[in-house]
Amino acid sequence: MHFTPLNHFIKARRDELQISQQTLADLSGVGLRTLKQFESGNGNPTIKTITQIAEVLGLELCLQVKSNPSNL
Amino acid sequence: MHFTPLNHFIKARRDELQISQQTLADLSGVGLRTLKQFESGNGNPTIKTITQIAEVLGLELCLQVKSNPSNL
DNA sequence: TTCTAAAGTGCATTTTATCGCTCTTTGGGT
DNA sequence: ACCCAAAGAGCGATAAAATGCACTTTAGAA
Repeated sequence: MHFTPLNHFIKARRDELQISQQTLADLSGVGLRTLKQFESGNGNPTIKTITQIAEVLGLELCLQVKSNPSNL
Repeated sequence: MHFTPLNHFIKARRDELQISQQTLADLSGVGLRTLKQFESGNGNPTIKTITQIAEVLGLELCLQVKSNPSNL
């Protein structure tokens, strides 16, 4: 189920803030294993899990009207 | 676990498009029960589930740098 | 090269999401 | 009031996510 661009966004942000997976796991309350799986592209996390992670990184999960793919 | 504004967004969009939960469930491949739970605020769906639902509604799940809550 | 921290992965267990079925509730319409 | 369609919710079974532990791999520094 690794069709998610979300994990890249999360990883990029984490790198940007120079936080290790371990630290992010601790701060977010999400298990290290879960975070590793998500970032590495494996897994299908729940909203809660992603929200917890995003929170620490100053990010938020949202829905947008899909921009037409053929125009980008 | 109903701290998600996402369900309101989904429901609003569905109402907008005048699609019933049943139809949305059918089109998205997500179980009716799951959709009901999500929209009613109960539940903690996976990314996959939300993505499937969003897809049908022409929506996409994304991450954003959190806008400062105190300014809004 | 060696050492070390960070990242990725297999395995087993616990927890929980998904799902269908059934029933109740709610809201329009006639 | 009576219908009927849509939505919400309880129950129970199955599938899958979350988690910890231990091991491997990778990357950077000394």
